[in-house]
Amino acid sequence: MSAPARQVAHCPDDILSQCAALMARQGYHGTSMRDLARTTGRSLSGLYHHFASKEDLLYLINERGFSSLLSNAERLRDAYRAEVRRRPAGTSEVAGLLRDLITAHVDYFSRHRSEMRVLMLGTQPMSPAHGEAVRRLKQRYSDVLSYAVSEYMAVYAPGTARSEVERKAWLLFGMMNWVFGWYAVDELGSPRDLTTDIFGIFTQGCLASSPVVTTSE
Amino acid sequence: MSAPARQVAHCPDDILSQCAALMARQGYHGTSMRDLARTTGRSLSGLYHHFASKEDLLYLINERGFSSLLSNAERLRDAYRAEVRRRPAGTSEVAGLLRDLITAHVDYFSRHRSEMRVLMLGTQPMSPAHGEAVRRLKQRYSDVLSYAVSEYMAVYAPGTARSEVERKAWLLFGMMNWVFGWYAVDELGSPRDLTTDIFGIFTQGCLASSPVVTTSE
DNA sequence: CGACCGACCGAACGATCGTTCGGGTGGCGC
DNA sequence: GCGCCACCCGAACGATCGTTCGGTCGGTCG
Repeated sequence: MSAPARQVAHCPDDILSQCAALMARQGYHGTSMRDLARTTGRSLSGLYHHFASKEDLLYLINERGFSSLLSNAERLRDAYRAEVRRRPAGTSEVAGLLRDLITAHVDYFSRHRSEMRVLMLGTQPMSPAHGEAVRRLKQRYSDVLSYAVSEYMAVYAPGTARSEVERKAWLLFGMMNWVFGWYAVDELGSPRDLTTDIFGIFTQGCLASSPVVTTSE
Repeated sequence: MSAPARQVAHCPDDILSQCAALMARQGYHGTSMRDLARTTGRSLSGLYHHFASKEDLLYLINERGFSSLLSNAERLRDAYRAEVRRRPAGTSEVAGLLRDLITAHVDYFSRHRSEMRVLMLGTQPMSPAHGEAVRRLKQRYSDVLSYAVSEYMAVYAPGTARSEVERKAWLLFGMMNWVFGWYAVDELGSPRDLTTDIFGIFTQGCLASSPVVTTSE
């Protein structure tokens, strides 16, 4: 009999990354199953033994990517919390947490550029159930970053409004995610240079609550 | 006779923005000409009297959006140059230019969110000629921003390497463009708040050349 | 009035889309 | 030996895709 149902169990990582590489360049709707079959060296119907549908493939790429990012981030956050419990008055660790999170993000980004591009392109073509699952992972990840930012602000700029903290965390996300977004430019320096700049700009930039500015008119 | 050739001349702005709104949500390949015809209240073949092809529509959206952004930016840059010519030792105007550019970008972004989302989604589905034209506009726009950043760095952190300036300009782009990218969250504050934060973080953040950091390990 | 023109339409074209079906391997347990 | 199962294939399905064709309508100019 048939009854293929869902073989969501597990799909080889190399197939997933090959598909992601193609989708990163052409987009989800712009990439056909026949394209994917050709570049993975398989036949069209052979592909369907590794995932239930094209939409399922998109979900698997998203799920695996965000899970990796999230587990790294939560591990760093938990290490920070344990450290703080041991020495409650830590004012330097909080900057270290922020720096470690940025480093982990940029490193992962530079090593899985194609998958990351797929993650940014959006969740819309997914079923409500899959979309919700991915959205929850995104939320948890951005919560970790917001937490780190709020801890930093609590030390270096106490009394900052919650909304301002979230806005600044969002801008930090912007710097971290944009880099590999527009063109595929490799002339922007090493991931290490990038991390240094992002960390420096953000931490120093947040210290001045109201900008010391002159207006031109 | 037929001979429709290319009626690239001009297509009504309202049609373009309606199409952009749909493409912003579903992507280029995910939006069919029939979808576009339905939401613009026209018939399928009626649409083809306003642009030559679907790809041409994408080009028109890109061309019009980047041209608007670019003309605003170049106007601000030229005003700054004229000002500097009159009073050569201007150290405050350079920050003003940066602030004005950010303000213009965020304002335009918040007023044409759909079009901007289309602009970010990529140039790949376009013909070589159209792709080149759009890429040139993008380049000119990012050149203006890089120029402003390099002027700022020349005053406040002289001797900064060219590659570092470009990297920092890129990060500024990240903060400006990411905001409306992921979720459609309106709870991040007004465009004015956003501009203030971006300007503050960037200008203050660039002042410290090497980050004053402690490492956690 | 008749010629012309831009705006618009319904119907259809060939191509390509995601997916399914029936069958064919080769290896491992019994 | 036989049966099972993961893996893979060619061929086809209905649907939808971008685009084209021939024609209608309402105005405007001569």
